[in-house]
Amino acid sequence: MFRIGEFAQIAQVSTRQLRFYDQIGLLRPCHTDPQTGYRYYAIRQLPRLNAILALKDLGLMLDQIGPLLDDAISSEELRGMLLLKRADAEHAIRTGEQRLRHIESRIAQIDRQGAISGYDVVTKSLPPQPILATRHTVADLEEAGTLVAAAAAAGWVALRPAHRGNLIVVARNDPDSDRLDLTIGYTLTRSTGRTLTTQGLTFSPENLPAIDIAATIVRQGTNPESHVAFGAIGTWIEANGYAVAGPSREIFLEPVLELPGFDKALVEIQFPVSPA
Amino acid sequence: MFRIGEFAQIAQVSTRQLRFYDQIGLLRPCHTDPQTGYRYYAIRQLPRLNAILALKDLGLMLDQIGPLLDDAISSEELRGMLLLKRADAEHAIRTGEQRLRHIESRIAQIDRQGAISGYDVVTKSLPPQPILATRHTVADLEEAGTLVAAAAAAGWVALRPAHRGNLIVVARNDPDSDRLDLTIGYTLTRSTGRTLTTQGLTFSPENLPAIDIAATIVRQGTNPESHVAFGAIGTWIEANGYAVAGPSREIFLEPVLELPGFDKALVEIQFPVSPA
DNA sequence: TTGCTCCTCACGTCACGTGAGGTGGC
DNA sequence: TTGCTCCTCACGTCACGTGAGGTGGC
Repeated sequence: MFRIGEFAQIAQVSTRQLRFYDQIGLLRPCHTDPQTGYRYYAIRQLPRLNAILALKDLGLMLDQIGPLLDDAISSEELRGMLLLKRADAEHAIRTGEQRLRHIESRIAQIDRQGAISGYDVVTKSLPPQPILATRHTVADLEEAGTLVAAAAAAGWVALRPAHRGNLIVVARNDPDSDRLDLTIGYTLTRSTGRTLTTQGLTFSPENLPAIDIAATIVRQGTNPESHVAFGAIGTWIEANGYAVAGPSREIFLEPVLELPGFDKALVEIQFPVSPA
Repeated sequence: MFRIGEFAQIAQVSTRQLRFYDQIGLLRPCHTDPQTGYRYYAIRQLPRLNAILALKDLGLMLDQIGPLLDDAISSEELRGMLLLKRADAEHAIRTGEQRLRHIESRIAQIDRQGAISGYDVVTKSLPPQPILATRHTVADLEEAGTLVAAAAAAGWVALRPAHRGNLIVVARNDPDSDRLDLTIGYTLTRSTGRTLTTQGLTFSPENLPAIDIAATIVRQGTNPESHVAFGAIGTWIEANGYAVAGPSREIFLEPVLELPGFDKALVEIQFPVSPA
């Protein structure tokens, strides 16, 4: 018979741990002195403790281990539990690798810039989004700016405030030319099936698909600032082992009160991505 | 201005989380109605929330993130924190891979045997161990048994109980022959520098080195049982990506009262291992 | 008026670690 | 008698989740 300290030393666990296992009934000492409360363990209890430690190491929780050791669980059930645990473990590894890439890209960023970037990329999942929008191709960013301003203004007056959400711009690359393919419109708080023509622009309803993983960034301010933010998100996507998986979206979060003054607007850039 | 629910939806967090960040002062709502307690958030607070989420994702704790965002921390210090976090993340990945191998070897074991083995392998680290022992080579297991019984009995009577720990057998493979090289003796509770000869056997002091990682198993009972336990530990070592890194040890945990009746003894087998 | 949203407690999570304050055993 | 070990509370951990019980806003 060993006192708790000796037994703990043999098994390489803390005395607190043994007292805890006693308390929850997982490993009762062979004998407890009713006078002093001293716990006495037999060396024959070591296999049970080892079984507990081995199962704990597989990721099982203590309240699952008890029934398992007392044979209240078939090997078929144990197999099922282990398959779940395997999935958990695989997921944990993938999450850990992801986190490691995030950390390393941050370190590299500090080493490059000597400072902390003002931008923080966050991944989210996005639901399907109904919009009412007009689609055009433009030659360059200047033309794009003019078009966005015009479409934003036209939509702003033509759409009822109760239906109108945020200004949104979807940018597709046109593979056949070097022109930009832009879809400009407003998110809808209530779906509409109606096409609308105003100030020479035709707004059609469209349902943007859900995005499983979107890398997003919030930028604020002027257009020259914009491509810095795009650069930051692009670098992030590459450094973190993702690939772009669809057209990017820009959501103008703050209602733009003085059109076309986008200078103070807060814009969320969303890139659908998938693990490369 | 958004109420907490809307803001939570935009940022893909729970309202509880936003209330918690308010409570700990990490992200205070732009305005709180003193009458109702309603929290109102400005969309301009989204970048800060995103920064919080991004840093949390790197494994930083919330109380580290606050000072970081309020510029109370230099980029040099942040770099240091990230280097620590990188080490944590790498360690977590290795631990996770280790756990995955453990789980998979358990599943494979169930699939082979249809049941749960009575043996549980546990890894520990072992401190250096002073012993007093006699060393011989033997031809086969039968001769080994006879020698262990004789040496155990000789040591039992020759060593003072206050100094004598457990019976220990260290087995080395002799590469030049197929004979077994056995060191048989007792662990010492107090070091001794004395060599002792009794019943034709010479016991010399020796200090067994510490073992960083030992794969251990506790077996109970007869010698025929023994090689089942050896088989179990061998399979485990291979399945979990380890390699044997030294001679194995057997510690007879239960004082063997009736020599040479080892039948009821509890024995811990220890194999030093290293990641393969 | 009816839902819907918001509020503030306050307990629960998981497996112990870490004292505080006191006692048994050699 | 002096250390050493043991005992029982009881709080702390980390970032919220989950009700309970009650109220504001359209």
